[in-house]
Amino acid sequence: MQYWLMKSEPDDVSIDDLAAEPQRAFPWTGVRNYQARNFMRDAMQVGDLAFFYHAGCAEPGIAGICEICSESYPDPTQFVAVDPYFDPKSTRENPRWWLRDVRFAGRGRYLSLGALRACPELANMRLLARGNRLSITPVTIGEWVFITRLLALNS
DNA sequence: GCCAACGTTGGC
DNA sequence: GCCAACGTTGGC
Repeated sequence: MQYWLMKSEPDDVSIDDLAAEPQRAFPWTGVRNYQARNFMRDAMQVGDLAFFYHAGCAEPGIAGICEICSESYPDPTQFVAVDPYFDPKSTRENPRWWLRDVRFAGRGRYLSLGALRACPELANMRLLARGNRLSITPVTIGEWVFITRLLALNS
């Protein structure tokens, strides 16, 4: 069991979208970074939990929790010529980009980036590291427990 | 919209 | 394998 943090732009997919259809598996499309891809393709396991982070919005922060609910498979958007995530160098025989499905797993208080930065317990969190842009990052068990308490969730 | 930081590309 | 140029991320 491992823990993760996954960034999404809420204008694209938000925690509200997941919560509205809690049984639905949402494919995590659009990751075009090799490190993040490797986390999804190789490191994640079905049943892992992730903080669902809202990025690129007025108040970025942790909005809830989702569960990894599929094995990895090729991101279909890489093959679609009109898709913004189209990758002409990828082929169906040898896909570059892999993803997993996630589904809603809970939510609590909204924890803004500022609130997270204010916690000395999270000083070493990957999300908060200077210059971090990675859209998927591992979360330590200590960080997970601390933050879920802040969310006022049991998980 | 700005810009710092980072990742990728491609010439050499 | 180096590195300059370029593109992207994402907070502000």
